Amino acid sequence: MRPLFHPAIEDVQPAAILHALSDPSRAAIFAQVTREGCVEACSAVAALGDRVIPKSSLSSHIKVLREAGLIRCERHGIEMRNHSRILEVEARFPGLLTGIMNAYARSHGGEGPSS
Amino acid sequence: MRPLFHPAIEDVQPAAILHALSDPSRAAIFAQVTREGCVEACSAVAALGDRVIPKSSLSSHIKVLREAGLIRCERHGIEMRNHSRILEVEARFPGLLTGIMNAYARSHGGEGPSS
DNA sequence: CCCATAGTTCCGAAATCCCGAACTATGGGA
DNA sequence: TCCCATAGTTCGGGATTTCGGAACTATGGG
Repeated sequence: MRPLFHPAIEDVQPAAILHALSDPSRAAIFAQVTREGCVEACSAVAALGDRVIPKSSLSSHIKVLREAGLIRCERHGIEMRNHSRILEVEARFPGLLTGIMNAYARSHGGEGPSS
Repeated sequence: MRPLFHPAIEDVQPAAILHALSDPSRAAIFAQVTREGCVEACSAVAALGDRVIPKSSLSSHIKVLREAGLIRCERHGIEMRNHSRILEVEARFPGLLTGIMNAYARSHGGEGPSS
């Protein structure tokens, strides 16, 4: 297993980031990796709770996030550790990720229909 | 032709916005509509210059932008006028669209390979 | 009434996405 | 060393989405 491909920060494309985060599951995975600093993939599934993501889908979601430049993945023994590249990406595209993650947070929390 | 559907601002979803703008052609159309305040669709094609977008594709791109809540479309006589909903969307999701449009601007301008 | 312009719809081909099943990689034990 | 369990990846093919040419509809002049 040669090390996984990760784009250099200057090769990261906004279109790829938007595509990656336009899927709510991927956005949730990225949010969790960013919050917790470093998670391995299977626990991410568990933590997403109600969403049940088959592991083959999870694997490809993580690949999309990695190839978009949003996370960095490395193997430690038997498990994969994923950590967020949010600082690098924010340095290159100021406000992009914070805007996106705030928008998702707002749409989850702040728009409950009456109740 | 009954008036076209436009989502209420509180129904606009971040995922739909990211999906809409993850396509560079659509992002370019939205940027132009936002810059110029109001453009009709065919001139948008012309202005995008090198990209040649067939008109059926253009029509569906505009539909995606409209249904995502990014533009408002109304018919004036024979032509369609599109205007940006950027102010509404920014009020609901602060920083989202500015972050995205800045990122695209930066990736177009600021990373020319040597030359 | 007919025509030209501006967009939309239709539909088949191409590209993507989704996910179960099979496979590979790694680290224990026994 | 061999075998097993765990963690992820790859494969395959059905479902969904996208693309774009051709035909169609809507509107406003002659």
